[in-house]
This record gives sequence, structure tokens and C-alpha cells, in this order.
Amino acid sequence: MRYHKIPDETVRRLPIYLRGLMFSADQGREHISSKSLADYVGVHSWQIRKDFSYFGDFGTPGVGYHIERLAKEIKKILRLDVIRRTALVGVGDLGSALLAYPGFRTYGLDIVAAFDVDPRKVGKRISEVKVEGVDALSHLKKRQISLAIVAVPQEAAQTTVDALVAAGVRGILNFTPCKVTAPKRVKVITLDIAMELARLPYYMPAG
Amino acid sequence: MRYHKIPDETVRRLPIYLRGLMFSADQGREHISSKSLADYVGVHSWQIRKDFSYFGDFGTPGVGYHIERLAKEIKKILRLDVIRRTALVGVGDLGSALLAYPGFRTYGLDIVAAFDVDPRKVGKRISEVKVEGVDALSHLKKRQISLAIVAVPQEAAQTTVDALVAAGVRGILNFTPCKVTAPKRVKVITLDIAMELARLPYYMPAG
DNA sequence: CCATGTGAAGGTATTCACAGCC
DNA sequence: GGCTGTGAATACCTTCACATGG
Repeated sequence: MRYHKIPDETVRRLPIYLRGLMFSADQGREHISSKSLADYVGVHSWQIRKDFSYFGDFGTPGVGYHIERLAKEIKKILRLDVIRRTALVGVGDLGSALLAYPGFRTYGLDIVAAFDVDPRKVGKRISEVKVEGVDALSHLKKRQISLAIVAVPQEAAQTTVDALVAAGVRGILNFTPCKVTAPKRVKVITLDIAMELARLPYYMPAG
Repeated sequence: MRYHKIPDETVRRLPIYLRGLMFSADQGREHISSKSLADYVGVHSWQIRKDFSYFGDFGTPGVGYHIERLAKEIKKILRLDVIRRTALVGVGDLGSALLAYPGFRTYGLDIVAAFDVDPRKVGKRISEVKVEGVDALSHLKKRQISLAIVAVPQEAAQTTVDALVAAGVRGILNFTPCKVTAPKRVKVITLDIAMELARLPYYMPAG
């Protein structure tokens, strides 16, 4: 049924589905069944059908889903139908790696600016992007940048977020292991890499 | 009540709690209330009390939780009470950044070996760790390495995982945006960085 | 006949509210 | 008074089973 609220867990899975669909599209296929897509992304077929059911019928019984059309719809839902200009703050080891990371492009996310406090880094080009001083952060809105990635040392996390909020950013991906606060209108997702590794031993039975 | 099964979502939060507890311990405090800890990590106090209730009573009404004792227990549950020797496969931009990342130490996770296919990288030292050829992967068990981080290009993801499994690794953190398969005895957690950023626009209302 | 879409059932996690303890 | 621990209530997500449609 159309016009359902899409559950958060479904939203979390949509990017994986999108990747699978784009992959299939590259293979030249036109339709894909929930089963095939499920195998590709590693979930169950009923999960996929349920997820898709929240935002309309894109499938044809006996045939499957129309890849192009479904991919387009998912992009629209995720608001990835526009190229998203993204800023990176903190050009250390992790920051540089993120600048070089090609994966963001897949989703139409484009890192178009990089900032650092270190004057020795300012002016350098890393992966085609010129590093600017943090004082230049204020003009993000004018430059149509609404997303930001924070890869600074933890001490600088909150001030960086504050600066980004002031600059009009709407979404922040925080790689710092810190709780940062921001007004409700700005969505912050924190990704603590070490934490993910830390819960691995729990699942390894004995040893 | 003791002897409950700990929910997965609770396990996911335990590392954050642990970080908060270690931070408080460094401040020289002996006890902490669910409220203070909650503020520090950014959840609600009842969530914390419920989470801790799954594995016994460490709190004293009117006083709070004994930091040292609770931290020790959480480490034990997460099996982080031993130093965990970890291998890194793929010393590209991301891999190098992970080698330099100090955050793993917090949890007693120690990257003690790094591997790459590229002969030009083999032999180099990056952040104190000498890069070895992937053929050397087979001796991980002998070297008491049970955890691994995969930071190779996607094409190499599954073969790398296979090699790690063969080498006796028990847990894998996969930074590749690929579904990889491994026997049930090996736990794989996939962390797709681009995907996290990709769901950010969904939560930014208009713009 | 094959594959979708979905109500209903079942399971899991969050939130509440308060009794009990220091 | 302050704070923990927890049953009960609620909300959320997953799984199933099957009616429906090409």
C-alpha cells in the first residue's frame, strides 16, 4: 500500500538495495526478482518485498521489479536524486582516506571541499580537492554544500559541528567517538569505527 | 535479574558505555549514576538501567554504579578483557588510516600485522607495523591473531575473507561494500561507510 | 506457474512507572 | 531524597502464509 511511513530499518537497508539495483542495471538486465536481489545483498526475499511495499508497487507478479524505475524511486526517497555536495572537515589520515574513497560517488555524494586547521595542509590538493582553512567554513551555504563529514580529533568535534551548523549544513556524518549536539533541524549520524570492531569478540564463541 | 540473554541492541551499546565508564574513571570518580552516564553517551537513563539489568546488579540505589567494577564486567562480557591481536589486510588509503587510528587501543584491540598484495608496499613500516605479503596470511593462528580488518578493493573481498577464514580468524570487520560469506563459526560485520552517508539526506527535511 | 504484496502472527526492543533500597 | 532494578505496556520490526495478479 502506498503512503505508509517507511520504518527506519527499511531506510537503513535502502542504500544496499540501491547498490544491488545499480549493479543489475549495469549488467543490462531490466527486471529483477526479490529473490535475486535478496541473494545479492544478503537478506531474505520477504524482507525485500515488505520493505518495498511501504512505498508502492513497483513489481510485476511473475516478472519481478523494474530495475530502472525502482532505483529511481529509491533515489528519490533517499533524496539522492540530486548530486549532494559534501564538505570534509579534518584532513588527517582518515580524512585523506575518505577524500580518496570512490564509494561516495555511487550514491551521488560528491566531496567538493576540504578543510583543516593545520596551515601546512591548507592550499595542498588531495585527491583533486584543495584544502582550505577552517575559517572558510562559513560560506558553505553560498556554495550549496548541505552535507558534511567530520574527521577531526575528538577534542575538536563539538566546535566543528557548531561551525558546520552555523554554516547552514543539514546533515553531518561524525567519525569522532563523541556525542555531539546539534539542533533538531540538523541530522547527525555518528560512526565510531573502533566500536564496531569492539563488539566482534562478543560473537566469537570461545577464544 | 542475572542470567538473561543480552539483546543484540544492548551489546551494540556496551562499547559506548564502556568508553563513558573509562572516561569517568580517568576523572578519578568512583561511582556514576545512570543519568550522568546517559548524558555522556547520549541515551536515556532508563535505557542504561535496563541494559545493565540484563547482566546483574552493579548499582547501588542512591549512589550509582561502581565504575571500576562495571567496566570490568562489560569488558568481560564483550571478551575485551584480553588484548586482542588483530590483522589488517589491505594497506591502501583506508588501511593506512586505520593503522594510524588510535581508537582501537581504547578497547584493547591491537593491530599487530598488516598485509598487502602490492610488492612495493611489502616491507614498509606504517605506524610501527611492517607490511607483509598476503602469502604470509596463513600463519595467523600461530601468531595468536583471531581478529581481522578487511580494507581491500571490493573485487578482492571474498578471496581475502576466504584466506582469513582458512588462517583461523574468528571475527572480521569488512569495510568493503560487498556481501561476503563465511562459515557460521566466523562472525563478519560489514561497515559500508558510503551507505551511512547515503541515508543522511533522507533525514534532512527539504533541501 | 511464478513472483508480488500484505494482513496476521510472532518476536524483539523501547519506554514507562513505580516499588524497593541506600 | 536520590537512584536502581524491573514488570507491564507499548511500539517497532520480522517472519510467515497465502490470496492475488500477470
